[in-house]
Amino acid sequence: MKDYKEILKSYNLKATPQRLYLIDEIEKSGHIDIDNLYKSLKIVFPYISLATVYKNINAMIDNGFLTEVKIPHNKTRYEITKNSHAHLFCIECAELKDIIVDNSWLINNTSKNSGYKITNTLITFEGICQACQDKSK
Amino acid sequence: MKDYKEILKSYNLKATPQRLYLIDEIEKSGHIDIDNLYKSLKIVFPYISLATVYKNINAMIDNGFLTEVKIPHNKTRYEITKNSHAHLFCIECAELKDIIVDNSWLINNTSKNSGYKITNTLITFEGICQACQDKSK
DNA sequence: CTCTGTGCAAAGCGTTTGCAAACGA
DNA sequence: TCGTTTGCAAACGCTTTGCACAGAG
Repeated sequence: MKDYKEILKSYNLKATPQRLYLIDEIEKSGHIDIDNLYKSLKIVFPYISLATVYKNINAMIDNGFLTEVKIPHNKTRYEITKNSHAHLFCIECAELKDIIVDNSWLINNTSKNSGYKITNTLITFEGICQACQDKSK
Repeated sequence: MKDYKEILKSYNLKATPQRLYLIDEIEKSGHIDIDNLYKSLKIVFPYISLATVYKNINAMIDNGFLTEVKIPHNKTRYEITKNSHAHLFCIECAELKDIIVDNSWLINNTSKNSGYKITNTLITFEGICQACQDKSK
């Protein structure tokens, strides 16, 4: 487990063991939903409350350390805020992966055409992952 | 109000007045959330139930006539299913607009790099619309 | 020592379900 | 007439809140 104490301190959050493991779980999984996060934390903290998980997630979303990832017809997941990247979502196994795409052209073009001052771009590709394609052969 | 009876018939849904107005409202607004849809329908059908709105929305999502649009930190909205397009979301006034972008390059590139068979691409630009930029001057 | 965070229970919201009556085809 | 849809009420699931105690700094 990495040392996340400094990170928490920089966000003015106390470094409780629950929080350290919570961050570790999100980091390890890449993207995780509340239920799986709660389940993982229960192994280490049998008496942890779901409310605690929500409170911590929300505190870390509010200060920008975590990002909420909404997927159509699927559970919301959370990831550690990273530089701009797109998501690949498998509609069969629900796997969610990061992928780096060059969207600068897209952004320039869209700002020009719309007059919007664009601050963030969310791209999700839905499809069938390699493993699920192989399975159905 | 357009004639949506044929549309409903083609989806094996009965053309009730509630449904005809519901479709009309979504068409007029472009994108609408449940609460505003319910409010609009209440004007014409004072006794309409929120459950009816949900049931109809869900029936039309299931058969593909409507599409759910999820926006981070905001209410889910519904739109009539159209050809591939991106969304522009204003983080100040919450306006949601369609915009046509050419994403063929993006899709080709991503399929090649990931091995995914991509079936759908969701793009949302977050930013500040022209009107809100002007306001804060 | 102080203030924040935790766990528990209850409340709050948005959404879904079951059912009898009304309605569309 | 028959099967679908409506409106109502209750149930459901996810998320938030209030509070007393525990723990971090």
